Amino acid sequence: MSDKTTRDHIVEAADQLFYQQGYEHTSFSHIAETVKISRGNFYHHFKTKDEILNAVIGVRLENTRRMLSQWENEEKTPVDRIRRFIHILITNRAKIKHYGCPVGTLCTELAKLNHPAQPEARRLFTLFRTWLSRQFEKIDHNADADELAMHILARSQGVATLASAFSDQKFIKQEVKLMDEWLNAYVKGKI
Amino acid sequence: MSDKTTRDHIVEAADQLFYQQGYEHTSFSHIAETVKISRGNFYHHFKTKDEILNAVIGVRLENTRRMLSQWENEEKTPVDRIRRFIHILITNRAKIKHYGCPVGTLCTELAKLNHPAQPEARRLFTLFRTWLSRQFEKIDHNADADELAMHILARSQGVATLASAFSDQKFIKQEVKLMDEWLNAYVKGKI
DNA sequence: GTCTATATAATGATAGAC
DNA sequence: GTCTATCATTATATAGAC
Repeated sequence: MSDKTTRDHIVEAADQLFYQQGYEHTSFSHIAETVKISRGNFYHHFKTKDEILNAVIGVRLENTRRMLSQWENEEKTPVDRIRRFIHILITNRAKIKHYGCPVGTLCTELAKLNHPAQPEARRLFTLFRTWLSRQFEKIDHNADADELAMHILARSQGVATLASAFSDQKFIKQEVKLMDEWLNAYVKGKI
Repeated sequence: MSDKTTRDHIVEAADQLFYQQGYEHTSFSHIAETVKISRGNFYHHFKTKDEILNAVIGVRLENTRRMLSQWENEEKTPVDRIRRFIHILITNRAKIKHYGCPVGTLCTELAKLNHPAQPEARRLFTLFRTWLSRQFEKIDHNADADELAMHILARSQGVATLASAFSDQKFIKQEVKLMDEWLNAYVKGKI
């Protein structure tokens, strides 16, 4: 079953902790405690905290790519695929309520730290951006697909931020409905 | 001219640093260095870091109230007032590009720290929320004014997050235009 | 690969002189 | 009110035994 290496466990734990507590607030001790290894052993796998961050962003990129290609397979029309994106807000609403969006909050934190990993973290957004853009492109070749992708991406981010600030899951459903309606109205206008 | 106390200077410096570097990442030394006082003197004014945070949130609440009442005086119709809110994204675009929204990013960080000041910070959002809600109420007594207020608040937050992640000021203008159009379409539908 | 022990720097916080 | 000196704790990080 589990042929995961210690390194994998570290990255996995760091991934969760960075999301739930923030990157800076998460210490080596905290990660080591979660994985149940000593801090010394820790440094055998990662020399610096930044290295762990890079590894975490790496697996997040990988997981996101896998998820997007899965959506691409499971949903046959571009509209259904965009709707699938919108509805991750519902799927992940419990965690979003507590910790916001894992991508948005990481980028926000790294921006304030002026951290060198900013471009790598941004790529997480870019994955969604280009994927969404491709779907909008399929709906209408003449549309500004990137602008539409960024629009729906921004809407999602705003929902996550406020849902977290107000600890409000109902607000997520409310806004997802509006985004669905926006998408329907947009498509209808194209027919 | 400047009859500001040392305490005022500390709060002012902390306010800026918390915004630009984040709360946790900002140390006492850093604030003391900015104000040009010793760390020891520092503790004469504030016993703990949380006390400074509370003071910072306090002045932010005060400043926000003042700004909102100024908007109320300068703009005569509820639509103009809502538009005024939307356009702070343009006004503050340079800082937003670097550090995001001061309210949203603070609430996000405090949520991850599970910090006791969360409810106080949330009040910053509530000020905008109720103010916007009142404006929508004036446009249409039968509308769900709070839902509309939260919608436009979320849109703004999303724009700030992505503008920061992509270091993109043009995106702010792009989305502000869409929000203006949304507002116009909404009002037109009410006539 | 894993551990214990340790070095070093920074943090929040206090005591007491001026 | 302001300072210097200091403490306790925690952080990242290293060295070396097993």
